[in-house]
Amino acid sequence: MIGPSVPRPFADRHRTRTAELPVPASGGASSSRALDALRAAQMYYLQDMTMDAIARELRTSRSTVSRLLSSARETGVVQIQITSPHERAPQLEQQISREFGVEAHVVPVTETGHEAEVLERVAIQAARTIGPLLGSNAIIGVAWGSTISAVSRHLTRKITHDSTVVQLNGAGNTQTTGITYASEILRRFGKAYGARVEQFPVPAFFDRPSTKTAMWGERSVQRILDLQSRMTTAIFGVGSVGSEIPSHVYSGGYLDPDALAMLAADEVVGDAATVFFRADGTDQGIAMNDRSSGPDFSVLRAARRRICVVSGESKINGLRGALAAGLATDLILDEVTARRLVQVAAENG
Amino acid sequence: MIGPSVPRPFADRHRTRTAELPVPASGGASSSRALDALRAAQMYYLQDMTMDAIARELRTSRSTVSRLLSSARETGVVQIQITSPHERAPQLEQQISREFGVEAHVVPVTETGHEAEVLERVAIQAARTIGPLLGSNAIIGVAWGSTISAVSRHLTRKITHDSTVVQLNGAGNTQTTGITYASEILRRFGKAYGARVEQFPVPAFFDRPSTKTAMWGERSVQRILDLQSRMTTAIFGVGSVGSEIPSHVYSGGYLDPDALAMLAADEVVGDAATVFFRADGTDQGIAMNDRSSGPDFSVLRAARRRICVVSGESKINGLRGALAAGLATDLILDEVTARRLVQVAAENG
DNA sequence: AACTCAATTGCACAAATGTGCAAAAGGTGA
DNA sequence: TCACCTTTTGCACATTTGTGCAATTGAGTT
Repeated sequence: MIGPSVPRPFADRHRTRTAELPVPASGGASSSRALDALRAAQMYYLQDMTMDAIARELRTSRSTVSRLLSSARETGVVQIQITSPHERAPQLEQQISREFGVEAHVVPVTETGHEAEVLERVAIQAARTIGPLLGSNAIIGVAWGSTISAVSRHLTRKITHDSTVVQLNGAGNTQTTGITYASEILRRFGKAYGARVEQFPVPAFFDRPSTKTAMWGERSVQRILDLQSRMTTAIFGVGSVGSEIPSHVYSGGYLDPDALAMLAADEVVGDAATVFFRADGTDQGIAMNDRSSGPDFSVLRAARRRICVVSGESKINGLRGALAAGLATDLILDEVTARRLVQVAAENG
Repeated sequence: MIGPSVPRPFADRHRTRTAELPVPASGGASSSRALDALRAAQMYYLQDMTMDAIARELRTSRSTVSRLLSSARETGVVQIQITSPHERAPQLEQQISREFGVEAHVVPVTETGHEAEVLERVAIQAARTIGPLLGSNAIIGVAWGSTISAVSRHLTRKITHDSTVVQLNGAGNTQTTGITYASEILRRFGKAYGARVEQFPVPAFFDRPSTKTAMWGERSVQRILDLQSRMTTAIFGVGSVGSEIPSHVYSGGYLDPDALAMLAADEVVGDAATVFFRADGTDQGIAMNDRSSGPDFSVLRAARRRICVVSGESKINGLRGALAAGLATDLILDEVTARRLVQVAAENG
């Protein structure tokens, strides 16, 4: 066939997973395989060469080149972004950006997909969208939750330097320390971005505000709170009262009936990073927040980049509350929820 | 087959070319096809879906999806970068960066390739490497030449806003105005980056310095000189006396034998943007420079990002002179020339 | 409404890529 | 040096993608 090149892949058929990069033994010299992967990626993606041609030049087989390229994709050597200028973005994205003051990324999904499938598609696209938004020397606050857990399973590597991933909200509850679940999420983020991980091993909620106050006075906790206050990027989902796939906050041993009753009394519609808010975005006077391990919204808003990931129409009330609270700078959501958001805003405007 | 995805392409087998983006008719609403291309790109590159699955969801055929993705690649919707952290870069890149104080990008080539083939590979990889280095609101100075001409033929789109491409050096000579050749190069850069183009329709060299001084006093020329002085990025090749593929400067009606004799007398080894320098990088007292239309090196050095593209060992003397003159911040060169550069430096150091 | 021309689309085949599996190679310990 | 285990590699087949060409569709003109 006449012509210079063939389709270039980003992901192989198996899930892209964060791979362990071979660390150079000394002085920055990379391993032979990592160099081959870099070289193959340059020839394939930048020079439009076929794998056959690359194989001949590297004196190996075509399938080895295919594996080198897979490795290059998994280890972050290949970075792919899908961009379009704002004025050519879908109307939906422009409208959400304009009306809510966020950078909207609308994820294509099927109209008829059920929520688990929608979550998977949002998670994988969000994982790929977040990477390019990060830089080096970043302090990345991550709020564990079901959406962010799904995202963490799809992260591809983005090589950063001197970055820190810090846990925003405690995970302990009356049945488990929660450390395994949350720390796995944090570990994946740390690994993907080559960042140091700072966990926050406290309960999601304290039984008494005075216990929280006492813990917050402990120097070990103050160290984490200090990091949180200096974070440059926050990554979080939204919990929503009434959601079909309940966030961990409303299920699984976190809140007893009394606590749920208090939330209802305070007209809570959702939470971000374990901190509750009302439909109008206010959080003052919500008693449960005095017991919550999550950051004050003022701390969250201090982060320059605040990435909110939302999947499923059932999160609409929580999402609207989070937007009203001004918690996000970037919003990644499925298009059915995006349409619903715009529609509900039109009805209420 | 069980598994989520297949290889995702960057370039189809035909050369990637800068396509005419359909301009929205009014108010930012994009065309249906452009939206489909964006959607297909998100599903393919970010969600690991196959073209078959995308075709079913978009209710079209697989080959249409293939073409939508080709279009997305050509129009800059898909941006691919090959990165590696400095400490994992090839030794050669690290060494050049360290010894010459530039960000080196070494292009893999075959040892035995002849210069035309090497140029093609350098050009296509350079074209793909330059795009991500540019931002919006940029003033991009471009010096026409054979290397930059080759690069311009491979540029992929990078959508920027309010950018300007300005021509750095005149192209007229005693046989032709040179406008067609240089303007085609500038046009391609302008089109690729969505930038306004400012041409510089003056001769490459004036017969007398006084003519240059007179022209430089003209307001129409001052407008271009002002742009050049404010450029944020410069893109240029290097001419080298003795090169096997001569730059246009040394051939084709630009310099008569007297001029060439003057260059030899001044121990000139090469030029950048039509301005000559010696082996040690100095350019003072080179008489031909008084007649040259190219910018003072102080103007060039004022640009924050200065991208130098070099292909072929025969350019080594010009390259060394340009490095000694501190003209580049980023250097893109083939690996045979890179090895030679390091070797010659070791011999002389 | 009809005609013409250009653009788009889908089919069928060619080309390119992914991967299971067995063989080969490399590393480690005795 | 040998044995064993792990990792890497290449073959063969499966899967996915690219594209020439003819058909279809859309736009513009008469």
